[in-house]
Amino acid sequence: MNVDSVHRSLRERQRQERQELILQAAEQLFTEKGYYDISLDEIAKRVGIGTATIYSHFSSKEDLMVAAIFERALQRVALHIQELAAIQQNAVEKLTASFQFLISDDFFLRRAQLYYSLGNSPEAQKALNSRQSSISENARIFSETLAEVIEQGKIAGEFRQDIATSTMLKAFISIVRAQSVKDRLAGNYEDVSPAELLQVYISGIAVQATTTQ
Amino acid sequence: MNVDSVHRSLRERQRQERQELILQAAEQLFTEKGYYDISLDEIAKRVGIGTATIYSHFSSKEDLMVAAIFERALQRVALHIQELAAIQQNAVEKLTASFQFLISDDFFLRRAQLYYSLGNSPEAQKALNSRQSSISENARIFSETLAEVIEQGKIAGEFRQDIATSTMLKAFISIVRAQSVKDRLAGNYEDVSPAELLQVYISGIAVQATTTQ
Amino acid sequence: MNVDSVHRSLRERQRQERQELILQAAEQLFTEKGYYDISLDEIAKRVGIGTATIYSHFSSKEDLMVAAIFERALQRVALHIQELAAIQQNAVEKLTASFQFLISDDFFLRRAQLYYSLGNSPEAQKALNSRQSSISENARIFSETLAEVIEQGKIAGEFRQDIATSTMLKAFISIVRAQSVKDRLAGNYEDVSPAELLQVYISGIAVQATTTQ
Amino acid sequence: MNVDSVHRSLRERQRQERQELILQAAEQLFTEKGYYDISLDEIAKRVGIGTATIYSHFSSKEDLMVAAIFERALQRVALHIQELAAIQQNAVEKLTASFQFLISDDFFLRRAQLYYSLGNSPEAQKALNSRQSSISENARIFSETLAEVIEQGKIAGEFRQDIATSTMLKAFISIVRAQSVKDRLAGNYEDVSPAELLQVYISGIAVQATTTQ
DNA sequence: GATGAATGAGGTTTCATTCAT
DNA sequence: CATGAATGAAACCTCATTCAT
Repeated sequence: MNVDSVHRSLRERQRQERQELILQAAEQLFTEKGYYDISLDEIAKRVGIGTATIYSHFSSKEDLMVAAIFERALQRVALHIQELAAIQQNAVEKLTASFQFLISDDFFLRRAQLYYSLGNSPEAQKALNSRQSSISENARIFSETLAEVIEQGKIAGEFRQDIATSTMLKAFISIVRAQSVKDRLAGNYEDVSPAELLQVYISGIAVQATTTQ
Repeated sequence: MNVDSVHRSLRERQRQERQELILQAAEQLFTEKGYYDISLDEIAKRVGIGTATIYSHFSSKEDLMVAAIFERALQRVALHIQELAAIQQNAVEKLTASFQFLISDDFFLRRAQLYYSLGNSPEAQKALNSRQSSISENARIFSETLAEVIEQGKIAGEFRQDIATSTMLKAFISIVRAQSVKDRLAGNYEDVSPAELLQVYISGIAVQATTTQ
Repeated sequence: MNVDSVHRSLRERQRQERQELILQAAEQLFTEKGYYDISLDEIAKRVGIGTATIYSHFSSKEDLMVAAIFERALQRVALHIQELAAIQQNAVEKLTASFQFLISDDFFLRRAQLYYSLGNSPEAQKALNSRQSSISENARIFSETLAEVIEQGKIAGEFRQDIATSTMLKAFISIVRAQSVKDRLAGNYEDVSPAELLQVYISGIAVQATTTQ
Repeated sequence: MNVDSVHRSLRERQRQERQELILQAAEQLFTEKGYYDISLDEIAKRVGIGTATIYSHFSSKEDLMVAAIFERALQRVALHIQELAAIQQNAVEKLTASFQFLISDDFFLRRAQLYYSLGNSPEAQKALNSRQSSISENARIFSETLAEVIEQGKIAGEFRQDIATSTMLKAFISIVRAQSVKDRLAGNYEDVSPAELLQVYISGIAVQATTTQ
């Protein structure tokens, strides 16, 4: 390794660190105030860099948003779900642990709201697509990991076989969201026990034990 | 009815009609492109009026948004749910009919996304509050009607009694949303049968029949 | 007097009364908040009439302003100064009484500020000119009355003769203004006794008595 | 001095120069047409810059106004008055020189009018306060310097001791204004000799010599 | 004649993005 | 390479004035 490459790697590392700082600031400010209420100037000031510098790391505000909010968080979530699926014993326990993790992770807690604030404008779509490779890859890992858990549950006789795995997966994601995102519609019925909510789901997909009630 | 009141009602009616046009245009454009990507100029041009005219009907862009997107749609939803609850026979049928209606109504289909695009800015909150009376009233009707249906189901022995009504309600809303709002997370498992999704829910809350599998 | 003319005079009186209400509202609101911070809608609402009605009484906002603020108040001031000049005995007493009146009258107290807020725009000049006949007439009465008082004082030996009457008049007006209009420049020296201020002026124009100090 | 600081000072200087151009244009246009009749677009066009650039120098139109009209001019006035008070011999000469300067300086000649056009709106007050430190400081210097001159005049036996200094100061400022600001009220008596006007003031505050007339 | 509603014209302000340094 | 400053473009909003009723 010659002097040049040392310099380059030094620079490169500094650059990485700076990018990390930008992402963290963006993550916090976007989720705090919303995408449209935070300007790049504010983010740059928070990091302590010049506004133009952001553009040497991200191609646009939307790109930064997608990178900061989705790319990283989704990667974190996908990896953790994989770990949980490996550690836990049976399918119910795996889903339970996943549920517990997801409702406490701020990917669902705060980012879902921002996703919609991006809107359906062509620009937003373009920004999403440019980062798509990473995002869709992790989304794939996330959903496939859970789908596999469900499939295993079916094979093990834990879950019903007359309901499609995709349906069970979708229902699972939906209750995670229900628990994470506040919903004015629910009104006075807003506060629910996460455990109970999960129980509704598990009961809904579980093989019905012989019971009398 | 004297001349004055005729005049007044004529004017009043024209004004109402124009307001209706504004609301329709706003509804369409906001849901098409998103709140922040549509300017009042575009809405006015679509209606064929001056931009300033919008301000004689709505106090701000946010007020228009809330009125156009939430006030009307939520009222429509609340009323229809009430009707369905009155017509159908038992609780399962009532929830089934409600589910069918809700996943086909564009309140869930498109408006939920716009809600989040409003963000948490103080202005958005103020706009929501100024129309709050109508919105919260209809949200109350919506959630209470469904809660009553669930309660009746419990009494009739259709639903389990060891799960709180609020939990069941929240789970119900969540599957409606799951069916209505596209979710990139679900990835390849996106397409599900609404009936199956509902079945998961119903199974999850239903009293378990004595079965052997 | 036939029916028609009775009707006409009735209408005419109502019209006059309404105009009076407009002027009073404008007077109050303009002096309270300033010319540019009060809209015609606000004035109309205060009076309880339609906005367009104002235009059947005044040709423009500026015309209303000039009429409401200057025409009426200046007439009042001019008349009162004439009365005081007729009642009081000698020149010093006449100026003293005039001073007392002027510093308590809100023409100087509040309107002087509004005059400048009209600016030097061509429109403002035009508005002033259209009412000019009344305004300049009363300004003439005002200044000439005071000038005559000063002249009489000179003849009576009360005032110095080596100072031009116009100079004395201007100085008089200036101390009235000094007493009426708050001046940030004077800073901590703002609060002064009106009597003392007048005394400076009177001493400045009076024939110097033989004194030893 | 390294490269960085050279760069910074270069940029800094260019920025200063541009700000100076903005201030000059604002100063001229505001005094020409009035605060409300000049838009920032006009000022920017006059300078040859984009309208938004003004906002990188001043936080609002009102801030620019206060800075352009009051901050600079008042500083100039305060400093000059201090110099005159130091140079001239006795109190009468000091006041005379100050008077001569003030009636020729356009602070009184044109800016006093603009002050009132700002009105009493909360925004105007806020703008004034944000620059207050400089403005009130210079106003303090201005008034205290003149007050000291008067006090010295009293001690030296030039001025009467039975009139408060604050009264004398206020009267002084008032005749400066009288000479500087055109007043429609004075009508045909408008043109006066500055020297005579000053003489009225000086006579009014001077110790009366033993005279017979 | 009075009016409420409509609006053209224009204002201030913001901000993502670019560019000279 | 990083940057602070500049800015084009556009947004929201206001209001004096007009006009159909």
